[in-house]
Amino acid sequence: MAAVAALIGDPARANILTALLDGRALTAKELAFAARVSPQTTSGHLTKLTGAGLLALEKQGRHRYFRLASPLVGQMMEAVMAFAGPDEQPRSTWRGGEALRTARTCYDHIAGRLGVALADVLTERGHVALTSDGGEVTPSGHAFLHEFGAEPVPGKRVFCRPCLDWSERRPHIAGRLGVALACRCFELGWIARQRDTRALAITAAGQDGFAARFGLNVAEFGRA
Amino acid sequence: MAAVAALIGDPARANILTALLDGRALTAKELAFAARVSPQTTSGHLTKLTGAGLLALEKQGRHRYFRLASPLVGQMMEAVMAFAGPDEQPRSTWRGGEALRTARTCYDHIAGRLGVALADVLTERGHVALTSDGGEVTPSGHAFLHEFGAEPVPGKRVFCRPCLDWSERRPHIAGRLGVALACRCFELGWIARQRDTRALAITAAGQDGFAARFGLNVAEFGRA
DNA sequence: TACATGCTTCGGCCACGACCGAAGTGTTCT
DNA sequence: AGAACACTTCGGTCGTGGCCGAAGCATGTA
Repeated sequence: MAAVAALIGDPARANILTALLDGRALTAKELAFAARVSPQTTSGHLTKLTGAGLLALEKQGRHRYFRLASPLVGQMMEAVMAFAGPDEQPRSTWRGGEALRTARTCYDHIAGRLGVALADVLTERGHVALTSDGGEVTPSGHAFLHEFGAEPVPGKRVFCRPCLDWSERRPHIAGRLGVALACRCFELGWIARQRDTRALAITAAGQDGFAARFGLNVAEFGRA
Repeated sequence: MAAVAALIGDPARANILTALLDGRALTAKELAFAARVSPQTTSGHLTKLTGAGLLALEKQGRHRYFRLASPLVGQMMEAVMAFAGPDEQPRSTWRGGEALRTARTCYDHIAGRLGVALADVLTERGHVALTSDGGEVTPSGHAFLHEFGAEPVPGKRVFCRPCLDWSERRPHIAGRLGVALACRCFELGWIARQRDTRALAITAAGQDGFAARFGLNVAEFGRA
C-alpha cells in the first residue's frame, strides 16, 4: 500500500500517471515531456510503474506504448485528486488549466464544467437521480437516452456512478452511463480529443447539439 | 496531488492512517505504536499529516487525539488499498490478519467476510441490487430493513454504494445503507469493536442473530 | 552499410527526509 | 511542590532515491 502510494508520490511519476488518465496510450518520449524530466529518468520511472502493475506496456516497432493497467488505477488517482486537487503545472502562465476546467475526459467519461452541466440537466429533467453514493436512471431517462442514441450496454442494473470533480467539486456522471454519453458525443462529433492534453474541444456541431438537446450554452463555460 | 500521495507513501504514515481508518480517534502514543516508530518520529509525521489536512486534531487534557479529517481521506485510502492491498505487518506470525479478514470496520460500515456475506444474502433475496457502479434497494428490501430496524436516514434516494473489499476482492455494502446496517448490528450487540484493531468481534448473540435473520453460519468465517 | 531514432543501462552526484537521543514544554496526579 | 506522563523541538547521522551525462542496444530509414 505504502509502496504504491510512494510511486504516485513522486512528482515526475504523478505527471506520467496524470497524462495517462484519459485512457490513451503514450510513448516513453511523450511521457518524458509530460513528466518534465529526461528520457533516462523517465525510463526508470516507467520500469517501476509497470513493475508495480500500474502501467501496461505494448511494444510497437521501436515505440513502446504505455497505458494505465486497469480502471482501478484511474479510480485510485481520481480518489487522490478528489481530496488533493491536481498538481499545478508551473508552465509560463498556464492557460491550459482553463481549458481543462471547461471540458476534459476523466478516464472514460466527460468531466469539467461540461460534465457537471450534463449531470445537472439530466437531474433537473428527472432523467437520473444522483447522490453522493450512487445513482439511477428513471424510466423517462431510459427513453431519453434511447432516443439520443446513448443507450448503455445492457446487463447489470445500475448505470451511473457520481465521480467527484476536482475542479468543480461537484459530481458528474461516470460508470456505464458516463461511458455511453461520452461515446455518443464523440460519435456525433460534438467533442474531440486534442493532442497532449485531456482537455476536450467542443466543436461547432457540439455548440448547436448541446444547446438543442440539453439546453446548454456551452460558450458560457469558456468564460467565468 | 503528488504531495498527498507522498505523505501516504511513507510506511510509518501509512500505518498511522490505516490505524485511523475505522474512524476512531487515537492518541499520538497509540499511533506511535501502530506506526512502529518512536514518539518523536511520530510527532513529526502527525504534524505533516494534520498540516496537509489529512488528520484532524482534538486536544483533551494532556492527550492529543487524531482522527481522519474527512471521509474523503478514508475513501482515498480504500481506493489505494483496492488496488494495492494493505501493507503486510511483519509481526511475529501475525494472526490478526485472519481476524481482519473475518470481519472488520471499513470507516463506518462492515467489511471482510461478514460484510461480503451480508451483501450476498441481501442480493440473493432480492433486497438490494448491487453492481460495480452503484446499487439500489428494492421494495422488498425496504420492508426487510424496516422490520430489522436498520432503516437508513431518509432524504436522498440512493442508499448504498459497493465498496471493493481488499481481502475478498468482492464488493460489500457501504453508503448510507452500510452505515445503518452496521449501527443496527452494534445496537443489537451482534458485533463489537476491539482495542487496537479494526477487526470486529462477533458475539454469541451475533452468531444466533446472523443465523436467524440472514441465514449465515458465521462460525465458518473463522476457518478457511 | 551507414545513419537516425527510441529507449534503456550504467555510474556518480546530490539532496531530501526518516530516524532517534536528548532536552524542553505543558498537564495531571498525589 | 514534586513526580509522572504526554508530547514536541532540536540536532545530527545516515540511507534511499531522483536526477542527468555518456554509452549501449535495438529497430527502423537512406
